[in-house]
Amino acid sequence: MKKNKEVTIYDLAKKLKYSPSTVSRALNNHKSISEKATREIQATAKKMGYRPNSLAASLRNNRSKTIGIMIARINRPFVSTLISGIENAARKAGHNVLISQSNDIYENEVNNAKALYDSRICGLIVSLGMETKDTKHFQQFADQNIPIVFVDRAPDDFNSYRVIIDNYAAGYRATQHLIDQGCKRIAHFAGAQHLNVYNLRKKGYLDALRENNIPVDEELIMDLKTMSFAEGKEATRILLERDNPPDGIFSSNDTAAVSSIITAKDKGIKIPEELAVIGFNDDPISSIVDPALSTVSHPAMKMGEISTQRILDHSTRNMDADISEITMLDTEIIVRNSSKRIKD
Amino acid sequence: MKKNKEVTIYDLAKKLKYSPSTVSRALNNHKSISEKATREIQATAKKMGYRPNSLAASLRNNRSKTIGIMIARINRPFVSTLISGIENAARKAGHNVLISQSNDIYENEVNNAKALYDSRICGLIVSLGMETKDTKHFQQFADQNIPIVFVDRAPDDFNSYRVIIDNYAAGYRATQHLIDQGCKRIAHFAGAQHLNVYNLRKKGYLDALRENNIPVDEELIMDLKTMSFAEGKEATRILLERDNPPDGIFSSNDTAAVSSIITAKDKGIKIPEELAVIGFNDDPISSIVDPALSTVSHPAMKMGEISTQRILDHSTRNMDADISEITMLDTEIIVRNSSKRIKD
DNA sequence: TTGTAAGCGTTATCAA
DNA sequence: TTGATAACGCTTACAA
Repeated sequence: MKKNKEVTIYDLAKKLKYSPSTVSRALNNHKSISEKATREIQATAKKMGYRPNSLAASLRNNRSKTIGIMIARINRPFVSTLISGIENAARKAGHNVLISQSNDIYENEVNNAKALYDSRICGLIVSLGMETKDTKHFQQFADQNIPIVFVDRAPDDFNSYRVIIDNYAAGYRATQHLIDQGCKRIAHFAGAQHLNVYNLRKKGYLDALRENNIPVDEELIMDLKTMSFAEGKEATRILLERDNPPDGIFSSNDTAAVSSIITAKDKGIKIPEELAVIGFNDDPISSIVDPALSTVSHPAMKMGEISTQRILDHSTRNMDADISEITMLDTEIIVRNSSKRIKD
Repeated sequence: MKKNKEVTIYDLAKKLKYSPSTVSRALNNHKSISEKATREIQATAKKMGYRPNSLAASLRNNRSKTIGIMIARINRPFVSTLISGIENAARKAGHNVLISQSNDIYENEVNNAKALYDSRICGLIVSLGMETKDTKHFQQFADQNIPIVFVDRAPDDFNSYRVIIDNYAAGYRATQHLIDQGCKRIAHFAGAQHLNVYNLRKKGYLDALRENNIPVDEELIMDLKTMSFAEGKEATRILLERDNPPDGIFSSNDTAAVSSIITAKDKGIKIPEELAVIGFNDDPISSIVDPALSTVSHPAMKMGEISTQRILDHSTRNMDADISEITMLDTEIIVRNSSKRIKD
């Protein structure tokens, strides 16, 4: 088991007859070091295969260049795009990214928070799991002035950065869109109501109905626990078997929306003529289903980039971690054939 | 900017009148420490809010508990599921996961390798980018006996662990399936041929044709650089405008396959009667497109878990890093309506 | 501009 | 069973 001993700044110092501090400074392009020494040291470092040990630097500086991510599941289109945005921005700034997923289990979320804390991350980006109802496990970061950015699924009882979309407005506009297409009985697939994202979309839906003088029919509001394909199918089945079925569905995610399109088509219902459907997220499946699903697009990549930026800025500006700063991004209603009754 | 000073083992030691070494051992459940001391120390640690600093431990041990991942893009269904599998297995073993993406740019891949090396990861899991044609940037890990696992897109000129599928067999069987459905002129969407995954699928395709005495028509082999939706569309258009169009397509990924279904349907071609299509990966879109796409399923989650296991085992068994060990996983042909001519 | 020395929080070795 | 001490590789006052 060969293993070449690693080159350290001490090795460089000995070789070049400089002190370790000079070597360290030269490697970090410190201005006090002569150009000649800097060149010489950097050249030798390269030649000898020196590689900085960021563990050591982080320990010494009491500050790592590592951003931690906590999400429920990595393999969801929105989430993986979000992570992609975070990673791109972090990498560009010379930071690393540690990921952790809870698989929607609260206990995992708590343990992951511990593990990331122990890794002395310099900032945390979180999108809450379905099960998360309290936030005490995030306090440890705030206590050490480690900035926390809640993205998308954010709590509102915790001071921190928030990068979110206007879920209320999006829900309102999605519903209004269906109304504009002539829908009179609009059903809603509502997600877990303790999560703001779902709760606000529902509020937007309700207000849009009210302001258009459409009576709210509680029977049309389907509470889906996980918004899965199977749940969407079941909800659609129930709705369509009613005496007075809906003529439109606003689903809080695309998975359930696509499921409803497929289920309804199967039962011979015409989309969008008899049932207009709009989803949420603009997942890849939404442009593949036939007819293509209208949806609300989430700027996932951008949300990731902005979240990273909040963390980087926080460190630079030396802010206090119990700041509360909300960044609200625009969503866009994407109209496709699943809801286009009025052709242009 | 309040910031509670963090509690260290020295603080615990002072408080309890033990030495730091005893505290350290107690926290690690070292057997030489009395039960009483261990209990007492762990209780006080909890009470005082002690949190281990894994940077310090890693530095001291010259060995971190962090697995690095290098992939091209996170937001692809196969990749994000792979990462999910890696993360689950790593977390269970008390390891962290650092991610890096190259966005299919070779230079980024090289820089990411450097960054992960500098973080002193204990193992590396890699799926190569489209542009990667050499592997010298991985040598630094082997030199330090840091195990490398190539997953899916693996080079064959580098000794390491490999967790792959039998692309040749999968290509062969996918093609055979189309032949079994009565296809006589089968086109192939081939990806970048310097990558084994695509190269072997094509070989399987060619051999299946030959062994069924079907002449290979070079005109039916479409070289797609990135296997994107747009490329799939264009390739389909070209094929269908030929005097002698294909009656089947084996696409090396689902994106291009789905694209071909949509494009062909648009031109009034009946799927699967006039054109049977099979893809590769079993991405979510493949079960949503109408007719649903037959495909070859990749055990992505499992590949991630196994890759992590290779790294963990390597450390435990104290192996030499220039080992060459291949794990080949089974794929499954999933027959859906896009190729089902013979109904059961 | 460069060097000395201390220290970041652990853990392993050796000794008691 | 416990303690003293050095070391992991780096950075930064402070001194020269």
